[in-house]
Amino acid sequence: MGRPPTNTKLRLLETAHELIWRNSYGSVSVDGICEKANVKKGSFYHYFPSKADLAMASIDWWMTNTIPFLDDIFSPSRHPINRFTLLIDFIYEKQEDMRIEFGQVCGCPFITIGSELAAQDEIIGAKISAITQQKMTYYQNALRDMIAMGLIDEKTNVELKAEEIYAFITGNMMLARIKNDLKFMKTSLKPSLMNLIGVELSVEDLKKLTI
Amino acid sequence: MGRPPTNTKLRLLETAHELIWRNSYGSVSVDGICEKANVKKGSFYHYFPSKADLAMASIDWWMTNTIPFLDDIFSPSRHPINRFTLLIDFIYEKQEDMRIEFGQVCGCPFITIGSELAAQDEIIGAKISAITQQKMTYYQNALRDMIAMGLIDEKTNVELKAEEIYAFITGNMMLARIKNDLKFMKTSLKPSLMNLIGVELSVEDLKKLTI
DNA sequence: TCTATATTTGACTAATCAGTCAAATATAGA
DNA sequence: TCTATATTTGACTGATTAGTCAAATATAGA
Repeated sequence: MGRPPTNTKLRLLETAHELIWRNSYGSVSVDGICEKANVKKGSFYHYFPSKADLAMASIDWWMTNTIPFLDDIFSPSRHPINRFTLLIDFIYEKQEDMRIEFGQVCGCPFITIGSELAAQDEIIGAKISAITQQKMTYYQNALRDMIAMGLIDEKTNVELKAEEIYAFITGNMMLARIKNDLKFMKTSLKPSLMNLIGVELSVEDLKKLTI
Repeated sequence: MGRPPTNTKLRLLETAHELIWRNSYGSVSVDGICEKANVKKGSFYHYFPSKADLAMASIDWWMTNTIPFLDDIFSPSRHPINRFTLLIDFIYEKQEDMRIEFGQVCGCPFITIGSELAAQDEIIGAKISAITQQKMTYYQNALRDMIAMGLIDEKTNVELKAEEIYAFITGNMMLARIKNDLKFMKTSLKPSLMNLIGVELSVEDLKKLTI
């Protein structure tokens, strides 16, 4: 009944996500998003009550898009060490793609917007915190499997270690964005992370595992 | 000769630093800075050619303020492990002070503004990268002393380890800001950092060292 | 073909934005 | 007291901002 739905809302979500990720929330205007998405301003406010609402929705949309990849990477059928090495590969490849396309290492979209807005808008702070927790749950799962397989110290505090891992990866992505440089992420992040986790396999063993 | 200098410029630097740190560059206006600093807009543009220039100058000003503290904390006269534990104490206390005063964990001012603006303004990206490098030099120094004292593996790659440390601390500060929560920083950051560095002292030994 | 409904449009507002400028003011040193 | 110089002021501009709204349009189903 009535006029059929279009992809306008989706175009706004995608465009907002890309522009905010590449630049910042504060530097992107509703007009700018509309122009790039080829949407008139009236349509924008037909779909979203405010710029902040769009940003929020675009975060949800991106996280929803990301979950299947995380489910795959952290599939219980994988060797738990492999889950982490695949995660780093996944992150690096996306960052490298964006660097090539936009000339800019963009870092983590959640953390970037979270850092910018958390102090002004506690709703967004809560949302990004929830995403953080969600990601750490994947890590905790892998860590428990690693303990069960005798790969790491059985006394490892899983919740704590997951938070360390998340902070470490996050810090690296942030620095990569600021420096606009993926060197560390490309060559060192994986072994450094393994060391942080406490895995005692040799580099050769790790290579065999990933292939 | 002529009218004597005032503290107007300093007031602008301080106010800009505080407002941008607590909120974000994009959400703070020149008018807002002027009002809080009790400076008329004409005076603002007498001292700074643009809002971006003020932000840049406030970063320099804050780093200049910070260096004496870092020189003290990383004094070669201190035990190198103590340098890192003091660093964490220093960071935590500042964050806790701000949380109490403003109701908000503010994280690292350099990283916050760097993350927001690096993609739009490569000059600021370069400046924050330089500050990053400067801080890592303190870490490298301490790590070399630790190797000399037999506290960590002599094969430790000092440049790499310093980058790991910086990313780890940075990531933690960022997450503390987003979550508006200092729990991890208060109770876990120090031992986690020691583990990352590869120090093999017991918790008891560490306690003795810090007191 | 008609109608209910969803979508799109473009002109609009009022506030805020960064930045300008000429004039006023204060004061140290001559 | 005079003068050179630095500082301060307040009114100003033009652009951009987020957000509004009534009217126009498109189409699926009756």
